[in-house]
Amino acid sequence: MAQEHYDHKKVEQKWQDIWYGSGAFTVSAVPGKAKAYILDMFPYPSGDGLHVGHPEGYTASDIFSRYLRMQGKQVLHPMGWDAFGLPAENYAIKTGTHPTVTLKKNIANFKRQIQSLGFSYDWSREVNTTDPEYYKWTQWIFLKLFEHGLAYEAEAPINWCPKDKTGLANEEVVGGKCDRCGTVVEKKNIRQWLVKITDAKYIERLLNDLDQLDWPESIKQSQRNWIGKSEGAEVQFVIASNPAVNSKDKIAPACLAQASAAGRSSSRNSGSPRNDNIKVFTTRPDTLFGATYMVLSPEHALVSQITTDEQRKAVEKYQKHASQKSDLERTELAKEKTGVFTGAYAINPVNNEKIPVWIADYVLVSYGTGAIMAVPAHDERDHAFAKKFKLPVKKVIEPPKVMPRNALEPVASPGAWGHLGSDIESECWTGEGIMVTPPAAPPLQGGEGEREGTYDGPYEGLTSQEFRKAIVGWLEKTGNGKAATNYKLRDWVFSRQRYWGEPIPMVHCPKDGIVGVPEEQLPVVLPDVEKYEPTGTGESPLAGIKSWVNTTCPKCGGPAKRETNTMPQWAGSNWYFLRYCDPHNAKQLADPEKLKAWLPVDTYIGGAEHAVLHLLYARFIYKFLHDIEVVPKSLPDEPFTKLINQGLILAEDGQKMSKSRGNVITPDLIVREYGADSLRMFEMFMGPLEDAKPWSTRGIVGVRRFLEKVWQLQDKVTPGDTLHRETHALVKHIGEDIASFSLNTAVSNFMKWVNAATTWESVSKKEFVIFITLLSPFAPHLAQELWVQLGHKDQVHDQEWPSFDASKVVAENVEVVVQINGKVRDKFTVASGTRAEDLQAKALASEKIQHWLDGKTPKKIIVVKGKLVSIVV
RNA sequence: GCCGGGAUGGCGGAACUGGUAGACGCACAGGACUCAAAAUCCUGCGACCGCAAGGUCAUGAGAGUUCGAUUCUCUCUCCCGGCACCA
Repeated sequence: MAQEHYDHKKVEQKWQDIWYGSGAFTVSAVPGKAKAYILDMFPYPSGDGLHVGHPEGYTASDIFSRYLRMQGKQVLHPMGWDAFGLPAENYAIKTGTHPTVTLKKNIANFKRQIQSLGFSYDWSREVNTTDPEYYKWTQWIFLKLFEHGLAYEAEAPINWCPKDKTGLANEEVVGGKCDRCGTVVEKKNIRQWLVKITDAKYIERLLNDLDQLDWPESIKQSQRNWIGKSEGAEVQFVIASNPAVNSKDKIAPACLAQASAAGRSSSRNSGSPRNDNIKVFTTRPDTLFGATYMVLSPEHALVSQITTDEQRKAVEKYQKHASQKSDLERTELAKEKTGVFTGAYAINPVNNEKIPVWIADYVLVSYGTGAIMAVPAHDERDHAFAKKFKLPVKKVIEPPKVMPRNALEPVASPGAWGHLGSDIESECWTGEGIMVTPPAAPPLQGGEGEREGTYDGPYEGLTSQEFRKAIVGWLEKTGNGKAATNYKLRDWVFSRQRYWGEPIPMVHCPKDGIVGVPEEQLPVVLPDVEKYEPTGTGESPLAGIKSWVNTTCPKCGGPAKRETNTMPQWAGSNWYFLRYCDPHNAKQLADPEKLKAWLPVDTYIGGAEHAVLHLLYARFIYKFLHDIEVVPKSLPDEPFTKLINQGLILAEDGQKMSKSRGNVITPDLIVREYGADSLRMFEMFMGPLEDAKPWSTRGIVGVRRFLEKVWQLQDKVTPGDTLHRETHALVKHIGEDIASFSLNTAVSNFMKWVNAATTWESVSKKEFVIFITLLSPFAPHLAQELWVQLGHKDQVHDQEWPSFDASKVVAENVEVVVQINGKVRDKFTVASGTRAEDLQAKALASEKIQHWLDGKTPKKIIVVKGKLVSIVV
């Protein structure tokens, strides 16, 4: 049966028709059978279709899924569509085409492309986030969050993209610009829905549980950064002055309470609760004695209350100016510090020192308490500010000694500190060190009990770490402060003023306030609109549909209005992996028994761009659903046990593939020219899965040649069941490579075997069958075709994974090298079991070695069995 | 600035727990087949010296540990990713 060239087009089409026509990869949980859940991040079905980057992760997960099935596991390996979001909506605005129409087309195209690669997805479980039967449960989750106090409405300054005319989550703002369109983001005060991801019940778990996950360190680190935990103390500074008091007056502590009280009653916030002190958050309470001024953020609630009349004009001007700056201007562009004195003073509780209170936009209202104590000697930002406004700098920590160059030379005297920080006027030491006495504080004048209540515990000579503990203890004991923790993570802005998203299932009733839509009325279906344009007023296009907006209150039956904001794209994607377990359930999000059968996701493969967005939200929502026992308690508290990020496939020029650069490679083209199996194998062969690597259309011919050689190998197959050593070794290596996702070396190992096999007299049918079986996860079409050519009627992907004889893997002979002083001087081949003594004897008997030894006696001889003899002279 | 990850031929990359650096593939060069081309096959392919045998150097740079270092330790340079006026 002399073989023609391998016709990939014919063969691939034939098997795909059979597989997808018969539902070859559908699974249903069989009790008692070991399971694996292998998940790909589902794509957004864009109009451009797949590019070669998509199949990289999909191929890896497909190989792994097929391998596990052949190992006897039942494998859940689903695919679906994350179809809400801006591109389809923007296209609708441009063309008037309803997003569902566009998406239907896009999804059909994506599915065709994905199926053209022969992936073993269970298509009976396909989900689509824009299907009302799906988003019914996205809305249901929102109602549950609301019921548990984790979703709330607030008038909040949010990131607003003026081009997309929508609010954005912090995570969607990159470098002060809109993640989607690059427009500089503005601050806008709009009524918003927020989800309380910072809730005490979750934030520490989101942080700590990362430790147990088998995820790339970089992703875990990104999430830790984003959560941004810092530990320190909250300290209260009493306001020493108010608009009614001349700021130059020195006020005795005894008078303070009265003075503040007077200030408060005369303030405009007379109705608000008592508030006559400034709370600050600091990670360095050990520097409290070095505080020489304070800074409030311009938006801080106390500013108008404490500002003196002389300063009021300047302060208000500064506030107005600051409010007009975008975040970008406030941070990256603003290198120079700005600020204004309020005229007020505050008392440092540790030493009763009176220090001025400023406002400056380098202090953010959204972090900590929106106010800081400034320690210019030990904080670079405070230092820059103090320099500019000529505020005093007070050193309280001496940097540690700088190690002498020669470690043996002792530091001569205690005074021999390193030069760092010795000139505190120009330098600033932010590290740890030894506490030193600060310059004497200007004593507060006044009655008896002077300096009463100031810190008088151990101080000088302590390390800053020791003192930090001591001072926090003192703050707590005296009620001047307490240990505190702060996080950078903000609550999750969960509303978008756009059309193409899940309607938030809430009703605004004049009598009852905010009322959730009852569960039995879900889904709240997204109505058709005439115009998709955002209104730009902060309301979504849905607000224009009176017949939809006007509804009745589920509580009192009176007239009420629907919430017109929609959910962000992350809403549908943060729980889709649960739905795959039970995708057609009309009664519940998913049957708990089915969740138990499949969860957790054992291996999750996708791009690193979702490091903090999708992956943090999904963890949070999963933990919530786990807490309220929608996800059974017996399951772990984390949804994705192992995470793998496939690296970016760059264009041939080493740059990112993009339409605008015109360097995009589409899988369609490659599949047509070289076949799906070639594309699959080549993408695995290019390099480690996690690494970024440039595409090479030239390079793909290597794997195409390999497949052709495999095809031609049929001619060599003879009946019989003898296995070459290489075949045993191949079974071992391929199994190890797949298990460790080292798929590039797996392809190399296949190639090596074929190179060897072409030199053999013949290939036994048994070993060719083994080879085809091993190859089938990588090149399923070719493998299946060869499988039937060999006389089988069934499917190679249903076969058992081959086993091997470990004793047959080792080569009979090994090459041993002889080194003299670490340099290879001779080599010889011996039987692999040769004893160490014999190796040594053989090495010393070598003429070459004797020549190199040149009569010298070896000082030492090291023998590694089967490897080398190392001689030291 | 802080955190994380990297750096190996012309290119993509390989190297088990410290043991022959460059597997496998691409590109390239020479040869075979052919009227010719494609395809295919064979040979070579880190650098330097040498006709060769062989030798010397070589895994971003510099040190250290070791009989032996791409692998372990320290210092530095550069590249990629994340965070960043977060107190």
